[in-house]
Amino acid sequence: MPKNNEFFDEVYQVVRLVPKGRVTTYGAIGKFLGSAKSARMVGWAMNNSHHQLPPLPAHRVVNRTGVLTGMHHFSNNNSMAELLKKEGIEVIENQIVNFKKYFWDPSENLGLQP
DNA sequence: ACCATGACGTTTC
DNA sequence: CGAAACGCCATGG
Repeated sequence: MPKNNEFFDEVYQVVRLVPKGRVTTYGAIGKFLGSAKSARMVGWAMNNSHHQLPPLPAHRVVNRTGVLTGMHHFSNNNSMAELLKKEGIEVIENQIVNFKKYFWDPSENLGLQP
């Protein structure tokens, strides 16, 4: 059983703060938490996110290339891409189009929030 | 205690 | 420019 460190909670918080129609990356979250080198831990935390209530919008979290690498961890593989499309994000073959445009950086938004 | 794996990212060849 | 290797940290066998 994984330890419930605040690291996990922070990850979940950031993911929940991602606005609709936006996406963030594991690296960005890790960097925001101060563990930029440990992007893997963010992904690992997300794997544990299945325990969290309510279910996290994990479909808004992708890798730095904008590929829906985590879709295999969803109940239904299509749900992740479908949810993103539903929010106005164009997704083709698990690849977000104009990913940079939809990218939402917590450090820029939470840190410089007016 | 060691090796292998992972929803990643950066650097090197 | 594309592929491979390395680094990071934690978990499981």
